[in-house]
Amino acid sequence: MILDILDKLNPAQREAVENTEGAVLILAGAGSGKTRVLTTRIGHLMENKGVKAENILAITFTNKAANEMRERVEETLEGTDTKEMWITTFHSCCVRILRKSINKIGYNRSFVIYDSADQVTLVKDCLRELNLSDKAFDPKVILSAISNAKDKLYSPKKFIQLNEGDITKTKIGEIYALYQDRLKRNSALDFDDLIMKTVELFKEHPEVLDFYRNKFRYIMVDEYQDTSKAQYELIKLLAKQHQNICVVGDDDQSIYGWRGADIRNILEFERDYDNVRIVKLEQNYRSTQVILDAANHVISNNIERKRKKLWSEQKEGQLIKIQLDENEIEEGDFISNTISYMRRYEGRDYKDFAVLYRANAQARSIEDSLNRNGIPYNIYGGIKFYERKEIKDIIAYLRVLQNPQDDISLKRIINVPRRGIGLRTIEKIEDRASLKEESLYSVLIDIEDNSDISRKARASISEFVDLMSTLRSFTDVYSVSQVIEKVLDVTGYIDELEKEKNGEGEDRIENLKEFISVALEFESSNEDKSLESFLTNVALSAEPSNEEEEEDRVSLMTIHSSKGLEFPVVFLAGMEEKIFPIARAISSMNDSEIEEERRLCYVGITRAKEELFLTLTRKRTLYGRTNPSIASRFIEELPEECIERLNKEQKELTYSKANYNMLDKYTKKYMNNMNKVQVAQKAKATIKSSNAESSIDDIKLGAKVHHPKFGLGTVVALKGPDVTIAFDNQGIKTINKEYTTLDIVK
DNA sequence: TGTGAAATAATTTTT
DNA sequence: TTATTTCACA
Repeated sequence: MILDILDKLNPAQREAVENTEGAVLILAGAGSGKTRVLTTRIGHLMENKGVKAENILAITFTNKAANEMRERVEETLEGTDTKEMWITTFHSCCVRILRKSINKIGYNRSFVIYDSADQVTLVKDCLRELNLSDKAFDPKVILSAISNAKDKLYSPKKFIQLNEGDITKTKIGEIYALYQDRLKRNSALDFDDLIMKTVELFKEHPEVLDFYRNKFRYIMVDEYQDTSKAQYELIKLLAKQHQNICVVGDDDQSIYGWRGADIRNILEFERDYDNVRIVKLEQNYRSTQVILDAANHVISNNIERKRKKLWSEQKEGQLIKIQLDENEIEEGDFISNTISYMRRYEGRDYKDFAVLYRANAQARSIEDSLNRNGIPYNIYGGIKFYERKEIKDIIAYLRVLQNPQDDISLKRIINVPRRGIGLRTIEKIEDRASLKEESLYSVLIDIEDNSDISRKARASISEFVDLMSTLRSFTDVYSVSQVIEKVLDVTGYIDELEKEKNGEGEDRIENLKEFISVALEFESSNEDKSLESFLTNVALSAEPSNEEEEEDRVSLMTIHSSKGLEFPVVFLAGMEEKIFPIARAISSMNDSEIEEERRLCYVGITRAKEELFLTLTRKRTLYGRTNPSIASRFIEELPEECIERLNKEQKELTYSKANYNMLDKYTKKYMNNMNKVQVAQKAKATIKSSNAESSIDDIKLGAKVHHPKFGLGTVVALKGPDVTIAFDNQGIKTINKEYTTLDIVK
């Protein structure tokens, strides 16, 4: 039956499927049937080429994509066993490898995985330890620097080396070093570590790499345009020998540059492997020709891309409609009314519609309108299930049970629910732990040695330790879901929530109940039912798998999260400069940011199968501020013959290409000056320059200054009214709201 | 230790 | 606008 399926493929698809040996790059345009190609390819490998399931590795980015692929492979192969096949995400693939061998590079095999909130806590701890204020060194900025470094496989040492002479970055490098050290001490890895440490393991232990090289004879990577340098390296290590590597992607749909995706991986694939065969999938099975023409035309404004042109055998289709409204409230009403009309008179269902926007904040006005008009909708994005406070608390309990070295989780729950272990006490425990280079938990166990902690606090701590060891004894006897129930019960967590009479407590209890059913579901569908396995599962998924989503509702989401989906009717809301493209991309000195916005626009347009509406407003209130709008440049980039303007006035808001360029220059200049002025004003409030020669403007990053008490130093950070100075002899200090006299040394 | 006012910052997001 | 975090004070 595989042959039947092969016959149904178009020539390009067939070429992609049948070229199983050597390196293949499949450039798969939006809606060109790439999942179908991948699944057929796997089927072809097994059925016609006699490749065994265990020799295949198929990597995707999301769990959803991985699950879908496995299902479709199973469908294609009609019952052939796919259990031994690794169809998985980068992260779970790495966890699986690391759980087996990470001890070889000095980590504990039962490591826990930290999410971004845990990372922030850990960075804050590191800053405290280094006596740096988190005002001068914004933990978020530090973390994104660390994450960037890890995506590029830079160790702390390498990072410091590369930034020699840059005093701020060197400092960040030191924080990075401590951060890595603390992760290790906590037996924890963050998401980026999962990839980086696997590469490290492969590089330092060739025997491990060899094992996987032999195992994974055929490698396929989906969404290749989203791979980071680290992921690229990982794949390259595995594929180097046999070179049976097939990557699928679309450079035009690369929209995750800001989180480490390196578009060069796909643009330069030919350089990395021998005799690369490139297959372009350009026939689109999703959208009408009008929509494809529009998408092609917009994306052709990008310079950095591989040429590709989508076409379709489908009919021309409806023109793209553009609607201008007075403000975002009327924009919402236009969308609501159009949906109601099309449902009433054109036989559409609610689920045929999607409203896409650039930023989540835009959803509110649309939601309000849908509510007013009684239109049912699902909104995607917002707080994730596993990010909820009560869920994180319970997970923290489970983590500590599984891995007592996890200080971050321990601190989270040591006083939750309140048991009289206050901040001061925790601080003392931490000091002692870092003095003895031990985990917090081991200090807790020997708490009686600690005479500087009050007897009352010590009693509470002993009680807590007893509680935890009781719970730990349960983990050997009970299943995960039962352990969770015990934790909720024994710690008094549920009691506490029940005391809260307001609705919030009830919601939380509901969520915890759902968490228990997640655990039950886990127990029934996994072979490894251990707590460790459950925690890994939870760490590697954002939402519990919810199968019940067939309701007839309109979908609301960001364009980012719409990638990979399709809808008969799509609204792209807020087609305005500074919204889409977003202000930061316009003011950025780097043109590539506008190109990424344009790719995002391309993704948005190509979600539509039949009809596409673009909406914009004359005035928009966002973040409490009302501003007059200018039509998005992406509207100007649409071919005139593809669009229908539902009102004429909007033309006035659309500029010519030259004018958009002028506007860009102006914006960039303005933003630049704004920053300067702000820094200067804020510095002025804090620091008086005693040197009449030097102006306030001189107090900027890298400026050499002299302080009457601390001597010579260099400005390493400016934030708000704080000026952080690295003194030559006194270490780093932040001068905060003091009226200090500083001399600027020229 | 807990509360409420005040300050502040606000793309995009999966793992 | 609003969600979050900080800070002063009881």
